[in-house]
Amino acid sequence: MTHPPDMSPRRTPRQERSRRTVERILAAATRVLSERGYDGASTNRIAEAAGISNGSLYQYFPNKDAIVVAVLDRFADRLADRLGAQIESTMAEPWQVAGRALLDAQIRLLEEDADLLRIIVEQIPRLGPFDKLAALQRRLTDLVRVYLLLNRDAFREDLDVDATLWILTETVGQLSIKYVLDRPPIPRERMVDELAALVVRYIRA
Amino acid sequence: MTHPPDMSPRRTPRQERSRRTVERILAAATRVLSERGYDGASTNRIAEAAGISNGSLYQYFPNKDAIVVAVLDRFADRLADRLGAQIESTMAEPWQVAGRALLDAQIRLLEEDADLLRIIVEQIPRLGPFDKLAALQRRLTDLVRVYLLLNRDAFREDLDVDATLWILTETVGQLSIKYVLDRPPIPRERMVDELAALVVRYIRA
Amino acid sequence: MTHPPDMSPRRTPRQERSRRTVERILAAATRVLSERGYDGASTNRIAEAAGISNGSLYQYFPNKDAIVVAVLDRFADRLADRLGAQIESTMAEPWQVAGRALLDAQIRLLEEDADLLRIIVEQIPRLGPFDKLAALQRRLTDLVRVYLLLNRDAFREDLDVDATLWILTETVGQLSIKYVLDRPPIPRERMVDELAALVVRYIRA
Amino acid sequence: MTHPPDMSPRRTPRQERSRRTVERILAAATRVLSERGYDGASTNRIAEAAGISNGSLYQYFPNKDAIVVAVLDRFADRLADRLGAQIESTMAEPWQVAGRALLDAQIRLLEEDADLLRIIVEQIPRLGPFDKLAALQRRLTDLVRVYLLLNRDAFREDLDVDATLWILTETVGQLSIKYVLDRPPIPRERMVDELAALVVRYIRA
DNA sequence: AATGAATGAGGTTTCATTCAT
DNA sequence: TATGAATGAAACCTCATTCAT
Repeated sequence: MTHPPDMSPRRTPRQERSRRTVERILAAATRVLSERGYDGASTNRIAEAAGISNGSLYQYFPNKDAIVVAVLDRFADRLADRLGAQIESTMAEPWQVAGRALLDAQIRLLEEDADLLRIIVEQIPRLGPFDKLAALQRRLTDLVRVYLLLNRDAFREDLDVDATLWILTETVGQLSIKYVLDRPPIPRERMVDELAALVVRYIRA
Repeated sequence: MTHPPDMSPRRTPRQERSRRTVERILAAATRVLSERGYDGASTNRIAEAAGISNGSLYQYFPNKDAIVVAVLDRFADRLADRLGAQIESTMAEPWQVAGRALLDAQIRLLEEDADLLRIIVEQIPRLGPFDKLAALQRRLTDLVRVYLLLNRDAFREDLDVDATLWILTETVGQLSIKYVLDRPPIPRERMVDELAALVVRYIRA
Repeated sequence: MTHPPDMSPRRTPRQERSRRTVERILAAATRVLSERGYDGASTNRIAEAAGISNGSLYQYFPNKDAIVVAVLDRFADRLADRLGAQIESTMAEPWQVAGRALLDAQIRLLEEDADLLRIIVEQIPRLGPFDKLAALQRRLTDLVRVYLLLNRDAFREDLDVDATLWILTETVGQLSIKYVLDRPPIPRERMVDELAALVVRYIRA
Repeated sequence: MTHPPDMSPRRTPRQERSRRTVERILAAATRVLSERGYDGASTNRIAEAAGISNGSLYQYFPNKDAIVVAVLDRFADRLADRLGAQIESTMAEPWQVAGRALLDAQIRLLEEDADLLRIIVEQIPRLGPFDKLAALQRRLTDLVRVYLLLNRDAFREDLDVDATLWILTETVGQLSIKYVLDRPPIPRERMVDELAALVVRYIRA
């Protein structure tokens, strides 16, 4: 029975210099991961790409997977921030408009980091639950839940809310990712329309 | 430009003993893969699990990936065979019935090999395209295409057939897999109903 | 068409410690090669003989053959340096004297590294052409060529210069090596005399 | 302290069938050695080339090196037989003529098996003394010794017979081999002439 | 704090040889 | 006697991690 390996950064960077070094490590790790995949991202290569010695990595992270987890967290944070901004900026619109905008934004954002996304989806061995991304998913789910409840009478009355929520979020999430990674010959405009149709037709009365 | 490494079995077993050994290797590899993932499935561990010596693996497979590919092929073949049988047995029914039965069968089959499925989904893309599973996907897609074309007047007239097909097959495929792997608190009956609703409502007029 | 594997040292040692380690690796490799031959010189044995870990070898050399090549290069460099010094120091003498001194020096030098020489002669051609030694051979050939041309009238007039050069250098080279490796019951003084006689009588008018 | 490994054929082939099998093994081993080198000549490949199962090799030879030794012996025997025939057929001629013919024959014979010769010289780790070839060398040496003694007055009187013999045989042997393997741009006729000149000038008064 | 040398377990693969049939 | 399946030691090499400076 072994302890689960420590995945938290080893020291909280207080000083400015340290924080910059952590930043460089994460940026380098992101680059190396995107370009060479999980197996190709050796600690030595990450250190080299970050312009520091391999030994120094271990000043900031207890082991390799902690670095990867930090990269994933950064990715999730960025996504959450930007989707959050999007939500805020269209919250006032009618829900069809807001939803469509959100779909569009999500796909655009994923496209920006398609290389890293591919590695995350295809190569990263599951390193325990991917907390930050799960949190984002929950946040979006809650948002949809609110819409569902607020507009209850616009929808099928036999709706099992939890089942529907799971199906909706997974459908939208998985399809967005697949779309970005597989690049089927469907223009993004059309894709967003279809996704919206899929969702709306599924839940409306 | 180098030859891609040989992935085909090294020797077609003639003797009964050989056939049994190959069986044991594949069974052991399936077990080890399911339990420890791709990286944890070292040739040593597979040999040990199969109760044979390390060197014997290489009597039958040219390298580790060839073993993994054989395991996947077996999985895909099994799936294709049983889905094929399912299709045949309900082809005569109305398409709503046949479709629902197919969804139900697919989820049941995936559930049977959930552990291996998890590895396939989460770790195997590193091996490049997984031909047999892609072929199965194409086969199912073709089936749906025929239904769409035969029943054109029952559906929305603005349907972009190719886009719709891509979305439908990916939705059903990804959601079935996610359902089996994440085990959300939705009974299978309900899940099948919802999936059917999702699909039918998306395409009908 | 694949790249030839990299044979150059992996890291130019900066620190004193590194330099010492490389020295120890090369010394150990020389020893192991001399005693156990190419096939017997496993990387593990070399590392053990050097008193370092297996992995450390690969900090400095990309693969086993690079180590062997480095050993050979060192041998050839040493030989070239010392023969060069010999040449310089007797260049002023009449050519018979200088030639005899060169022969004598060459045999002495080979005798010093007889064990390694045996491995080079008997097992190393597998590594492909041994550049540094070939360069030394060319250098000596050029030297002889100059003597031949300068003293043309002292020699047979039907001399085919290129054929003669090939025969002379190979004769002297092969016989010196054979003498050192087989240790026939001929004193070195005598051997040098006979070699000189062989050469002189062959080319003189 | 281990016994030197057994190098003699395991059973003396009495029956015709066995003898034929041994022949096939040796022919196959010669071919594989010539084409793929010592390291590439695995027992499996030799067995396959001989059209028998790998296990059967060990009915006839105790280990791999015994096979290689047998190949070398066959090569030496063949060379001895044919040089012997050459000697017999020109024994009656004056020695200059006979000697030249012998040189010519030797180079021709080596050229016929140049591929195998290259492997022997460059790759075969020394498997104990190469008895048969040594015997051939001794035989030729004896021949030359007789000539030297019989024609004593035609030669330098300060001749150290043993030293001279060693030098002569090695010179001729090594140069012939080098000539065949390196293919310098010297026609064989010329080469034979030069070799003869080298020898004759060396020993004559 | 930083460096980079050193470690050593573990990975995949080969192949001479043995053994059950 | 012949087969070919099975063996297992040993080869080369990588890389996350530790340690001396």
